[in-house]
Amino acid sequence: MAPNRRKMIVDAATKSFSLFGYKATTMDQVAKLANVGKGTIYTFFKNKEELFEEIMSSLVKEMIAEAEAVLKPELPFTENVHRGLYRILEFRSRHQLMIKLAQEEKEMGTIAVSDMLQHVEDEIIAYLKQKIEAAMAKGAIPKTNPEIISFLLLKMYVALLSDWEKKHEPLSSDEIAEIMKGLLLHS
Amino acid sequence: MAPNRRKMIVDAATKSFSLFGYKATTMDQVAKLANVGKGTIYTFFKNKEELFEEIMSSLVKEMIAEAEAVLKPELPFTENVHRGLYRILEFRSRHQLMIKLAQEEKEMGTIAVSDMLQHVEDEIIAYLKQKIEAAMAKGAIPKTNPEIISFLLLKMYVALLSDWEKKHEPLSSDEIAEIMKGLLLHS
DNA sequence: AATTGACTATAAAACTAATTTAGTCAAAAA
DNA sequence: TTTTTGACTAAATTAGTTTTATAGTCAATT
Repeated sequence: MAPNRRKMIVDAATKSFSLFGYKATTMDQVAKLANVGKGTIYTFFKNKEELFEEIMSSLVKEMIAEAEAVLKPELPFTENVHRGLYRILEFRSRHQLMIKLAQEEKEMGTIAVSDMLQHVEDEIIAYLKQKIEAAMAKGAIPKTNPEIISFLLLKMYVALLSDWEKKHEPLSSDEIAEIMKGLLLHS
Repeated sequence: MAPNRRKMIVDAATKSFSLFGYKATTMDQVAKLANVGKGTIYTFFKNKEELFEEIMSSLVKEMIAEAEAVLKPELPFTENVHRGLYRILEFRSRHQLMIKLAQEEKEMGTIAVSDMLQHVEDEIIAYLKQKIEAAMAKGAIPKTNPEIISFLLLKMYVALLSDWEKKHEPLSSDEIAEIMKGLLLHS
């Protein structure tokens, strides 16, 4: 077995970030976990932040793949929006690394973490926007500013899935679908 | 002129909270500004937090009065929702005390301030909810869970008025009205 | 040519001393 | 009497200092 050093490093860092957060993960720690000299890390990544970026970039890809997996072309567009967004936010709320980072942002306000979470959100909006533009081109939904609509849809889902839970009983996927349908269908 | 000590205290505290925030306002400072011995403050208010509560309670009343002032019974319900919420959030974003408290929450994370801002939000939602229940009773809008709808409407307006500005050009009242109308009228 | 870990400059944490502050209460004023 | 006051205290916060930990480097090693 030829040890793939790069992969060892990424796996070790992912595990450590998930367990201890970004700030509390040291490069010495990562090197030890990866069975690698610390200097080796710096032959693959310019610095700690770049290693973090690579890991989070994979995570976004994974998230989007999960969303894609639940889409069904034969369903109405709004139903697919619900399925995709629900899946993404559920992923976010169950994934150990995302949980830890959200906690770190709230409790310690680590700048690198805030920036990264903002970036993840931007990527989700960009993904949604692209889907919305396609639907508009097809005439499936009326033409309006797709960036604003994506932004607003994500905020609505975050409100119903995450924020609502802070003071009330959680809402099920069906309840959320029902609320969205009710809202979108009339004034 | 018989000096109304209670009012002097409340005015002084309001001014100091607006200028320096909750944490950085000392009771000695308030006493001095109000031309009153420190002990006098404690004959009217049990402690600093209760003084804060009285001031914020007035502010919420003022906010709701501003919203009421722009409502017109002859307009459709959704138009009035827009007018009221826009007014409340605009008030919030222009009022010195609210600006200072939002800044203090973000930068220092003062617990008493976080709790108070949450409370203000809850009061806005309660106000909206009552309007929505009335509209539902009249048959102006379909019957669904008024608490969730209020919560979601406020989140949507905050997203469009405050959050959007963080990365894009601000949206005008008319643009927001247009977006909401577009969203609410179809899928 | 690839890998390493001792090394360094810097940042964070721990500790301590000094200061500040919310709230009290005995005395003064009304 | 009743109301007002500010010196006082215990607790918390801040400022200053020392110690420790860490990101990133690089000469030596494999």
